[in-house]
Amino acid sequence: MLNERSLSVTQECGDCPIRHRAVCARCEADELVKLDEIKYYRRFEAGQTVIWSGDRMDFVGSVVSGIATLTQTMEDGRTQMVGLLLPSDFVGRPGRSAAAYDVVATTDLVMCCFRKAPFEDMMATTPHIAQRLLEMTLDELDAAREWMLVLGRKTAREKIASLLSIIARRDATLHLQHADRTEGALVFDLPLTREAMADYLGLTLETVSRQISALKKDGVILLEGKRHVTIPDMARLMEEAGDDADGGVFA
Amino acid sequence: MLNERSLSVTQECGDCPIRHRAVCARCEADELVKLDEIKYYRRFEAGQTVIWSGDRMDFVGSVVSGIATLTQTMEDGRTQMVGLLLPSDFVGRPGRSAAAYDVVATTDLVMCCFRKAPFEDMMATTPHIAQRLLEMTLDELDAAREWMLVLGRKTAREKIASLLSIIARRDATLHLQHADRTEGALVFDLPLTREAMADYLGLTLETVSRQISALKKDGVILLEGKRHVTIPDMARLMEEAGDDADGGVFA
DNA sequence: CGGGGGGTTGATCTCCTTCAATCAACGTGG
DNA sequence: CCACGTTGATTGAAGGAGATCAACCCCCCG
Repeated sequence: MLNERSLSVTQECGDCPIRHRAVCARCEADELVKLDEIKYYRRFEAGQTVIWSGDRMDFVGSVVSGIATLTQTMEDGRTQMVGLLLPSDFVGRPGRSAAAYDVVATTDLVMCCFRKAPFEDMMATTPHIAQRLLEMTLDELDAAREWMLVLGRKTAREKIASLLSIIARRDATLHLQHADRTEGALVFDLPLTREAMADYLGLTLETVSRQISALKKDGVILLEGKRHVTIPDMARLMEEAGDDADGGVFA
Repeated sequence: MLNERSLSVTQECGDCPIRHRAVCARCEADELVKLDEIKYYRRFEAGQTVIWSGDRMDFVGSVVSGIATLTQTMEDGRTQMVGLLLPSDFVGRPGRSAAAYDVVATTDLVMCCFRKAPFEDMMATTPHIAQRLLEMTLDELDAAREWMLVLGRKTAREKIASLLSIIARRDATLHLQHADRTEGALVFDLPLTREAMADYLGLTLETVSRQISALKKDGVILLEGKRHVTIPDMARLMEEAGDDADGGVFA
């Protein structure tokens, strides 16, 4: 019956919520038809592992809904998150047969998948796909480099503020339909546990907890429960993050 | 007369040392001819800034020889290196008009450049270029993610060992002609100052200095002068880096 | 000889980790 | 309905890895 539900989620590309942001964004109608033929949906429950690093990976795909993480682990168990996958983000690398990272669903997750071989064939014949994938990869590279600054040079407080501002911004662009802007204030739910945040930021979960409490005490953020965040003043948060407060996204 | 020398360095693509690794690697003879027409060489001296973050950037290009760094700087002066550009690496992002990072030549540098507009035209008509650029970008993304683990989770000693092993490996693949393998031992010159290493690793230069001394004292590396490094046992170094010693490059 | 860039080393300090106790929310079975 | 375990989170106390501040060295070059 999970399959039953998964059928109900299957849909025409035309109705797809990530139609204009995913790897297929640039495709024409006829190209979409071809993609439609080789695509299939997969669903994962919160906490489930999509794939383990090193495992054979014979598909690629896009996150349709939900959130997943990309993490690396050292032998002694230290882990570092290296990517946060939101709807429209791409998973997998054409031309590589084994997964490079652990991919874990942090919420219930729906992915639109393609077997690797047919997808690579399509890439070869459909420049629109390769073009879009290049663009997305360049964006990810920029994000990764931004994150290198966070990891290498920012204090714990700045790291938390950076993460919050990134989530807030991504969230805001992702669904402007939500009335989650109460006169300038940004409101959202943290999609990550304290531990996941720590893995993202290269901190311990205790430090994450402490710094969130501190930001709350200082009025930089408001907390309802453990996950529901309100940011009364985005510029203030960006200052705390050590970023230029002018909202400049082009680093 | 710097121009004189720069002419002497200008060459046919066929003779180019990075012909098979750069963005043009996949190009056919006729495609190379077209690239040849729009390319031009630029030389920079050690220490010179190629471009400042935020500056208008109307070219893209490849490093032909020498080494450059990509760095990000916060308002208060903290800096983080986010890329180390070796021969064949690509600089600039098609579709973006301003530089995202500071690019600085750390040694004398020769770049093979293309004005952005003609290059983008060629990308649109020459799939081989876009294909190769995608591949290179995916490789850089992997490298960036590897580095996120280093920055976020490794100790100072592990960071130094990681950097040394990366340089050693890159160096080894770059010029196998050099007889710089004395029966299993790797030998190379550090292309970076202690300060640049610190910027790469998210450390202070003092810590870099101390950890290098420590690795030397423990026999993990041998030092002649301040820059000339010998690695008697690569597996040992990889252990110190916290990596699996099996030389596994596919993370 | 003086000066400056790059590098090393020492002493102290501090921010974050580590270890540990506690708590709230939730589910489960007796 | 309550005892119990679990999971995620908060908070406290203590320790340590790396930052900071500072002195000094080496070598090259004018």
